[in-house]
Amino acid sequence: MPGSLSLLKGLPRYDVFLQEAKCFPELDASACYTYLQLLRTGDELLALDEQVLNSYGTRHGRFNLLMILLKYGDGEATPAGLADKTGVTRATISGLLDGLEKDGLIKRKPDPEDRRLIRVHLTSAGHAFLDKVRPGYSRWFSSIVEPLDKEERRQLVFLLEKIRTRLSELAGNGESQSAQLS
Amino acid sequence: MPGSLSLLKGLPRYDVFLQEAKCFPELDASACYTYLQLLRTGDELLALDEQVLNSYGTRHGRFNLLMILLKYGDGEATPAGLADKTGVTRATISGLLDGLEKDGLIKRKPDPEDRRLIRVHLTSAGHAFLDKVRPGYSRWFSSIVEPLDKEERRQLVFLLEKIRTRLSELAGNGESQSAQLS
DNA sequence: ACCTAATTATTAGGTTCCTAACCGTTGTCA
DNA sequence: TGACAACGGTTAGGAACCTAATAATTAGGT
Repeated sequence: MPGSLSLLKGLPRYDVFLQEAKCFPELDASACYTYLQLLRTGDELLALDEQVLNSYGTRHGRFNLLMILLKYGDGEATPAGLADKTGVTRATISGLLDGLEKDGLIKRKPDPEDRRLIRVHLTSAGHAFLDKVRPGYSRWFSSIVEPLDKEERRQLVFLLEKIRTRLSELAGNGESQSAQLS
Repeated sequence: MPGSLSLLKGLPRYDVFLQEAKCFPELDASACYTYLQLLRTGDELLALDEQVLNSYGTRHGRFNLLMILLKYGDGEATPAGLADKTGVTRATISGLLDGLEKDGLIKRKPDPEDRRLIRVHLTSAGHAFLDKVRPGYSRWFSSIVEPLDKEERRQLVFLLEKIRTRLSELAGNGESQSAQLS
């Protein structure tokens, strides 16, 4: 029932930043341009992906959660485990599970052995929902990379892998180094 | 005063999806893998970028807004114009301006000629804030693309441009085509 | 001139995320 | 055994986004 969609008006978002490259004379313009292109592509892709999911009446968070539940054996999943896998906090998982349970896609059951634990089950409605969404979702994302040939895809994955490696190097000490300014 | 930061725990978010490639036998696994790599890189980059901004006590939305205000001549910016440039709704701009004004970084003044309009000004505190943040922010994003040499950056920009072109082709009719499932 | 339509900014209400604080349960170790 | 830390899930409150509705102002058409 969330219904249709916004028309994705918001894409000139980074144009200003791209012009801005020359405002950072202290560094290589190609670095600035590349970074901004990366950020912008990521942002647009995420936005459109979210929109596709919206057209199926779901969202990123919920869809991720359902997909991850699919990988678990039935009744193995706990909220804390889901938080780890999805990368959101346990509090967020609580909220997502509330929504999913209200819609009948999942069910919470207490663990018989450890009374702190909750076991999360995908209902048959949940399975049916995923079966309904996945074909279209597959088609959507294959259409995104369709303009790239096999070699280009290989290159892109390689380059992104390099960036991601860098990202994870910086993840741990991100604040300590960025806090030193000027 | 929002203070330090979260420690960016949440990056294994897409591992499950990547394993999932073989669950979509109906399509090319390289398409699936490339798409997921793209989504994941974008997501991680956005998350880390947000975290860097957090370490300066600001956020994506607010920082973008301030940077865009910097490009405007003083007193040319209106909320509606800012909404266009940033890609968020006017309602969101209202909220962001509320926060920024409360912190003394911008100021709203009525337009003398058209009483519907509000003119948004960067205060001297706003300028000072940007001057404080920009050097570190530049250093941050140049460190991200640093592992790529000049030719690799050129390639990456080229490939991302292809993706973005595709994205904008699909943006208009996203829902009509994705709504047909199976 | 006047009624209507378009435009501006804002508010109201909803969603998804966060952090922080809470409470109950389990494990540990004197 | 009994205090107490650690852990699991939830709740409360806040931020950034959205859509839809609102109030005030300007522009257009006859």
